[in-house]
Amino acid sequence: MQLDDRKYLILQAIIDDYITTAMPVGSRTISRKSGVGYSPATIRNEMSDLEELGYLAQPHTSAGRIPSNKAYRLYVDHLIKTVKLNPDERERIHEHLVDKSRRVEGVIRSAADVLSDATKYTSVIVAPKLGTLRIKHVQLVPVAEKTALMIIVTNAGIVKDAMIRVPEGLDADDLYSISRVLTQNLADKPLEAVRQAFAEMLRDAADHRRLLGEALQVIEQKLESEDQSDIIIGGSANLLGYPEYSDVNKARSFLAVLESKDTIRKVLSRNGGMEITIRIGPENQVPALNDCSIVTASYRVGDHSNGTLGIIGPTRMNYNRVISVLDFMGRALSDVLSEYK
Amino acid sequence: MQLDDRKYLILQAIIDDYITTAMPVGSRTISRKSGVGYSPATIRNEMSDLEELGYLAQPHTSAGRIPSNKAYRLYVDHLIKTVKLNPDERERIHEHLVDKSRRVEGVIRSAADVLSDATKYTSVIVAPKLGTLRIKHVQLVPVAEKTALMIIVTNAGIVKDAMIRVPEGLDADDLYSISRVLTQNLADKPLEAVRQAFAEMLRDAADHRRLLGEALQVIEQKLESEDQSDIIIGGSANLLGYPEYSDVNKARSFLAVLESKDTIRKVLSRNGGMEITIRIGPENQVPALNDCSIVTASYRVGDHSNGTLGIIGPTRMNYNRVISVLDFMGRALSDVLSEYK
DNA sequence: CGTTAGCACTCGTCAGTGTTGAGTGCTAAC
DNA sequence: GTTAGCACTCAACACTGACGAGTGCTAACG
Repeated sequence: MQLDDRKYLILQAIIDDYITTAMPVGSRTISRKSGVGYSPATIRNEMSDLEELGYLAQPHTSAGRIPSNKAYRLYVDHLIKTVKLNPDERERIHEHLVDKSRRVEGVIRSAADVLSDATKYTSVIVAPKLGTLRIKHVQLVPVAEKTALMIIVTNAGIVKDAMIRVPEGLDADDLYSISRVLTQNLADKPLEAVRQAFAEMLRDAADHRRLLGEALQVIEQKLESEDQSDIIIGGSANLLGYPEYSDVNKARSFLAVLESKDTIRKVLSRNGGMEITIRIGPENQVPALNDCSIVTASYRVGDHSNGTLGIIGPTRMNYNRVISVLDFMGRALSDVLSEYK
Repeated sequence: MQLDDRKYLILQAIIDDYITTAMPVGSRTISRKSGVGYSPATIRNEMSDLEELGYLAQPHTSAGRIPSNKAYRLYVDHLIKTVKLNPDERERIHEHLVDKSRRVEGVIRSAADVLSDATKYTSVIVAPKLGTLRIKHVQLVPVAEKTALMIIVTNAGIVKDAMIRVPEGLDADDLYSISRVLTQNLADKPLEAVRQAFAEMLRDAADHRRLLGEALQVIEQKLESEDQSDIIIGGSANLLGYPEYSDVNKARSFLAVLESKDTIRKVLSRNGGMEITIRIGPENQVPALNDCSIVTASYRVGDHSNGTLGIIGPTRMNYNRVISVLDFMGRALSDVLSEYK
């Protein structure tokens, strides 16, 4: 059996209705809808077909139908008609972003808030991976006897820092000049080149071998590892407003997932370029999120490095709106952050 | 009517029981308890008295009694017998803290996790207020044409940074030497002295008046304002495990409060020195948290500046354990963080 | 032959009802 | 002063029947 136009129409109507009401939708409801000119009986026949094809499911006899994950997949692939955000909203979003743009992390945080606010779902933003950034400046600052704080500034204005041990007897001025050398040698180098540059430096400046060794180790670790603070979550309480989470246990396990940044990172794993990626239900690999959908987009900082922004919500999600918002937000974020470049 | 020893004993037994079960406790339950050698009937008479005195309440006739806020207050003030954490646990906590002690914010974050893990409630930690810290180092780093990143390192190893505009025509070396001057002039100065020092600098170096002006403004703002990232929350999902939050709406409003850092800050407002502060139910001023108790302690960094750590849970909270954990944690945190000094 | 009206059937929801058991307050006896 | 006994209260629970939303099937209609 194939899907003809009428089946598409009816399926779409069912999904649209279910997205807003979260209640199984019956034939009469669809029949009454404008744009569908058939009687409930006809609709019922079609619904029966759609169920056989795996697009609909019935929670129990004598209940209406609800869309299956397969239906959502079809919906986002073919049936969706992307709407543009209205100008007011665009304006508002942009304002919120630029407003606090003193600092990259601040921007990202408020972006998460705006996202979850605009969609009423939970938003997640992953900061650009350090490895894809370039070093702009390295600075050692003495904080204690044999301890210094190493500060790494990248081309996106993102700052990373770590404590390192330094040999005894180095005063602030020494660290100052070492920083200078480090910066000169590492500036604008991508990750691959850092190790190379260090090798050269080690040859030239044998007297600070231990310090440099530790510094290299810390830089590499920082560049590669992604640490917790790189993930920002907004509106985690939002999902509790939806009936699918009125069961406290479901809600709790959902929130527990949000607290484990590792899982979140896994879920948001790369999606190329500017496009929108949609994972419906079990399509994302985390069992605890199997009745969630995850929509992600990406944003750019500078030319290469990019981060991910996404929305997590029930499979019954307003895909239309979420896609619009994410798309717009991705661009806006890229704009704002690339100013620093 | 006065509280005699037997009333104390019974009240304590009731609270102990209610804390663990969350169910109204009846006379028979108490009577069976070891240490209480009276029949249910006697207990009933005493309970009746305690109710009249406002220490107990009955959800409805023919239900057991539950402790009132007044009872909890009495409990924490007089009846509590602080227990020491067992050595294993102390050891474990310390390990977790020291383990990741490369960076102040990392320590604080893992402290929050340990806290909520050890208590099964929600934990909140406020980083030391910047105003109480001393500046250790100031560094300007060029990031774009007319933009620089100003990095402020404090004596606790806490790093703050902000974008500032710089006059055209300043290259990295210029910023370098300005940073040097800034550091020399501001190092080890507390907040009050910063403005004064700036005034002097402005007199000496008239040519960079605008840059210095902006820098001062940013520093002052950073020192005074407390920004969102200063508050770390752990185990926000923990509370959902308790029956008092099995109502999704309650849970949601609780989580909403956690997301508004301003409210949290208000709730955790200062409590002098090392002591433990307990606010039961309406004693904290936030209506949304009126059926929560909040227990806070503080930790020190260096000599003056201190931060707050706290636990938020249902009024029916295991005060004994929470107090022990907070007390130990406050000390441990002070130890770990003061190493940087 | 596609569409629709009619009808019997299913099943979740809701209100009403009786039973059970935990717990109380009171009284009288120890 | 303490306790046993008893009548009373009331939430929780299971059961019931009425109701209604919704379905599938069949027969009639254009």
